[in-house]
Amino acid sequence: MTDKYEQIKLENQLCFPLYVCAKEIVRLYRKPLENIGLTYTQYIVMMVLWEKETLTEGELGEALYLDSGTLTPLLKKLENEGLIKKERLKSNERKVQIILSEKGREMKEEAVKVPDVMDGCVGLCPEEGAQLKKLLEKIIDHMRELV
Amino acid sequence: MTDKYEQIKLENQLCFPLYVCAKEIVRLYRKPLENIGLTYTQYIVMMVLWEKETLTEGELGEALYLDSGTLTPLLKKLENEGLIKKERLKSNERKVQIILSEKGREMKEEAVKVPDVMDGCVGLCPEEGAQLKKLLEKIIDHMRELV
DNA sequence: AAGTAAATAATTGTGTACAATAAGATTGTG
DNA sequence: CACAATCTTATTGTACACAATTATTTACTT
Repeated sequence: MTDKYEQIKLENQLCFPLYVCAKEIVRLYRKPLENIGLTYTQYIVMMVLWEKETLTEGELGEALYLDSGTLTPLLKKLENEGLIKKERLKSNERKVQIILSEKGREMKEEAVKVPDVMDGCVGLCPEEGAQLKKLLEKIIDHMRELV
Repeated sequence: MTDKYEQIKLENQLCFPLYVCAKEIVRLYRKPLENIGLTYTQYIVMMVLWEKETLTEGELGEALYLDSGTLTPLLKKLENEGLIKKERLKSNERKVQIILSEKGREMKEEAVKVPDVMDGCVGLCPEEGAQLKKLLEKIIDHMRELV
């Protein structure tokens, strides 16, 4: 029979490879993103803005699973860089509108090259990639229910 | 035809769900681990020690994909807690031997309960879990080649 | 044996992450 | 209207995570 310590062995954990994998991929993003002047977290913020142009800090946090403790200082940096603007919403002064600036929009042209550089570093075929993505999204959906 | 911005949309990224999934699962570990007095990173360090009893800081870093900048202060904390001991290796004074203490060994009895608490929060069936684990390990192996 | 290179851990600096709390605006209720 | 509850962002404190650098020890080379 299996001993009771079997499940706290590192090799039997699901979370550990998940943790390592995410960490190492984000680390590989570092160089190509450095070339355009972003960190990974800043990159995903910009990705949302390149698509939506504008949204509130709260909506951004919901989309990226980040709270104000992370977003507020990060958005301050992006604002200092001139990539975004922040404005209190006239209709509701509690909310802060995040707006893509012209400079931020221009950065999109540089950013389109990043996925090309990153392609291939994962080493999965498209089917495996799709499969992985589906499994991850299933976990995320399930965890969202737990709240 | 697909426009050139298609691949920098958040929803088409593989890294993003990976990043969110790892982050959120580690966050869910917080409470159960807090009960035994560990953070997630400290937990995986202890997991290695519960299995090996002793190894060098370098070997630990290799096993966990962590560098000295992360490990050195973390190990200092675990030492202050009395969970481990640190000793310069006699045969090679550059290396530091990390040794599980009696108190650290006792913690293992509490820790065996953690995976039970975490089970079910992922929401995948065993087959899907195994499949996911395999895909993640394939990526990790592939990235290791890149160095 | 001397001097250089390599290995190993520690330190420094920057940037997340998040829980807990605070501050300010808005909404709801008596 | 008063005022409590709620919403939203900002702040504080703790803990990673890693690149770059430093300090110390060991190995190598001549």
